[in-house]
Order: sequence, then C-alpha cells, then structure tokens
Amino acid sequence: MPDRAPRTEPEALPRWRRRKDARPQEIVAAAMDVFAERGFAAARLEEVAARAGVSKGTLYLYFPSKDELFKAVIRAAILPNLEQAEAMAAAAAGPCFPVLERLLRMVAHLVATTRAATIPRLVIAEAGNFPDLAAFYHREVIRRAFGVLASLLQRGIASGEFRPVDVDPTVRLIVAPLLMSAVWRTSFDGLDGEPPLDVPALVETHIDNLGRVLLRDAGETTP
Amino acid sequence: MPDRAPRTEPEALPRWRRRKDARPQEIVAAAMDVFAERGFAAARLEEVAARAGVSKGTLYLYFPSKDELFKAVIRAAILPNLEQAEAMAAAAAGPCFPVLERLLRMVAHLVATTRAATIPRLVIAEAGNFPDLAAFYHREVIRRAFGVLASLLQRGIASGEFRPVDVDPTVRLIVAPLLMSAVWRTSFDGLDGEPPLDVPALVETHIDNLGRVLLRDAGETTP
DNA sequence: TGTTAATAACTGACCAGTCAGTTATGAAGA
DNA sequence: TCTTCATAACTGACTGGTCAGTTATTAACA
Repeated sequence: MPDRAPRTEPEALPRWRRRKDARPQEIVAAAMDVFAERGFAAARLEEVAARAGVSKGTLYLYFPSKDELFKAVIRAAILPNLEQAEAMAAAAAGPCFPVLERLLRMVAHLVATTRAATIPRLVIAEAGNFPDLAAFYHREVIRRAFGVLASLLQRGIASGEFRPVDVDPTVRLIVAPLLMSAVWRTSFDGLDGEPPLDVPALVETHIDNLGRVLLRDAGETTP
Repeated sequence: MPDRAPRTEPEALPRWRRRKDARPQEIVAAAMDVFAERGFAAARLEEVAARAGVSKGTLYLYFPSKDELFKAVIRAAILPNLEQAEAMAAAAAGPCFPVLERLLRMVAHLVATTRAATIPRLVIAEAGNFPDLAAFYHREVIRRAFGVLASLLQRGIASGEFRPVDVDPTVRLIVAPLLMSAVWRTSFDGLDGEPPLDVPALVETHIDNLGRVLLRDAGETTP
C-alpha cells in the first residue's frame, strides 16, 4: 500500500460536534435503515450509532431504550402520511369513490417507493414479543387508518353512491392488498429471479374491482 | 405444603425412554408452539426441549440447527393443507366459482382455528434475516398456492364463466385478505378489548365481492 | 470556568451449539 | 431364564460469542 493521503491538516478538527437538536432525527433515520434491513431483534444498536455518526452511548442520551427508539421510528415514518390521508379524506366534498381512488394510489406509491413500507412487517414480526408496541401501533395507526376508510364508506352509503355494504369487513378487504404488497416487497421481492411485484398494476386492478363491488351502477368504473 | 403424593413406586421408573421415531414429531410440535408464541429469534431451544420432554442436546440429534428445525415446522404445518387444496382444485370438474368458494372457506377455517395460521407471520418476520428460508417458503408454499388459484382462474376464463381478468394481480387480491387475517389473528387480536377478528364474516363478504368481480353475469352470487 | 454533549471501555445476561459422560435396551451367551 | 455386554439414545454442564444498557472520562462550547 503506497503512501497514504498526506495528512496536511494540523488544523484542530474537533473530534466531535455538539448538535443536540439534529441528533434525534439522524438517529431515527439511521435506526429506520437498520431495522428495515435486519428486523428489530437482529438490529444492533452499535450499527445504528455508527450509521448516525455517533457512539452507542449517545443513543441513550436521546432514547431510553431500543423499544422507545423503535416507537420513534414508527411515529416518524407513519404519522405524517396518516395525517395527509386524514386531511385528504376530510377535505373532499363530492363523490366518495374518486377520494378512495386517490387514497389507494397514494398509499400504493408509498408502498412502492419509501422505506415506510417496512414498518408493517417490523410491527407484525415483533407483535408477539412486544404487546405494548402492538397496542401502540393498533391505537395510533391502524385504528386511525381504518377510521378514515370507514367514514368514507359510510358517507358514500348515506349518499346512495355506494351499495349498503358491511363497513368493517369491507374496510379490511380494501386495506389487505396494500398491506400484503408492503410485506411482500420487503420479504419476497427479488427471489429466484422472479419479477418484482407490480404494485401499480395490483392497485389499478383493485380499484377496478372495488368499483364493481361498491358502486350502485355496477359496470366499468371508467366508461 | 402437606404430605406429597405417596411415593408408592419403588419401581425403577426409568429417567427417560428411548423413543427414536416419536421424538421428531414431538419436537416439531413443541417448536411450533414456542415459535408461535415468541417468534423465531426469541424462541429458546431450551424451552422447546422442555416442552417436548427432552434435553436440549436431544434436539441436535434430530435437527442440525435452529433454522432446520424451523423449516421442519413449516413443512409439517403447511404441506398437508397445501396438498389438500391442490387435490380439491384438481378433482373438481364443473364450474370454477364454487371450487373457489370451497377453497377460500377451507383456508379461512384453517386461519381461524389452527396454529398453522402463525406460520406466515413467522416467515414474514424472519425473511430478512434468513433469505434462504424466504426462498424456501416462496418456492414450496407461495408458488404452489398461487398456482392452484391461477389455473382455476384460467379454467374459468377459458370456459367463459369468468370475465377475462388479469390473472396474477387477481390471484394476489384473492389471497391478500386471508393472509392478512392470519397475520391479524396472531398479532393484534384481543388488544384494547377490541372484538376479535370475525374471519367468517370477512370471508363471506370477500366471496360475495369476488362473485361480482369475476362472474360474467354480475349481480348476487346466490339469487 | 462550568456545564453538558459525547465517548469508549466495561458489565452482565443471554443463548445456540458442543461434548464427555450416563443410561435404557436388546441381543448374545451361560 | 438369567446374566453380561455393546450400542445408540439421551443428558446437562459448559463454551464462546453477542449485545443491550451503564459509567467513568473527555472535550466542545457558552
């Protein structure tokens, strides 16, 4: 190995900086990556620290435990999107089906392109070991997401736009393919040289099916 | 603590028995329970051994590693049901939709009542850490299950019973609610005093929806 | 100069996998 | 039928390594 890059900096580069407000986000971002790659149990805090450019001890200045760090990751990845969805559903006034379409495409886009798609898998995996984490996710994410869809369905039924379907099973049937896509992408995609999951095609078929199921005037959704 | 059960057996009760052929099944059954409760990573082989009534060393006489034990659990829980489903689909001759109904109700029953329902969650959870395990499950379970549904759909389309839907997305849309039910039951059921997931209601709604989506003569599936 | 963000070495618990030793069991010989 | 005796099933204490969480110390910076 020839001579190393000449160390021409007697400059007193400080060994670290104090950056009290930037640290939490950076740590959460690093944790998101590591949890997504390894799963919660197998994720090593040493690695999270390394990717965040700090030492392991620093993590404990900002988060009391691995569990709490995990909860922070979930909050950061999910809540902004959830709030956006709630706003989208609350703002719309006219017919409900186009709103439903927009919501589904938005979630599909998240599933297909962002790291947030790994969150459901992580929660599902650890639900058994961390019941309070499962309860947290159920309360803060699932219940709210279901609520958005349920009230949209109820509005559509009340206005006569939708058939009078059973709301709770229908909400679950609407969500299931998206959840499965998120899980699939982060568990089985790219195995055995299979083509990757075509999320947009899946969602468009799903939307078309939902049109046939929900709308009073059955038939093509786009004539 | 009053006098213990009178030890009226000077009989030389052996400390253990040689039971070479019964052991593997008993170990797999115990492992199924422990994996279901704790997840793969958190499952302790000491506990598996205890529940199987053997010592930890004995596990290694029959299974070379924790991974291989896990694969054996998956095989034992899934393959019989998969073979039953394949037989059911292959045997049927008449219209396809009733076959689809029967398949869905069969899987729903498994999801609602058996421990096999925890397998998808376990695989999903560990897919990241054990890519070969994910590949194994993809090859031995998912591909075969999808195959059953895909050929059923193709037959229905060819005979004119079904609309000419896109087969691959439709297969996934058929499976997703069942998969989600299995995951739900083993992750979130019984949280916050929520009522447990009503799998039969979900499946009946799903079947009704599929009738509207698949059948040429749209409308009620049962007139 | 005092305060505190940040470090890095450390601890203690946990657990998959190993292996030297123990015992059930059936068969061969008395 | 009653001993040996060989063997393979089985045991459980042990090892080596991992990793969450702690703490004594250092250095940035107001």
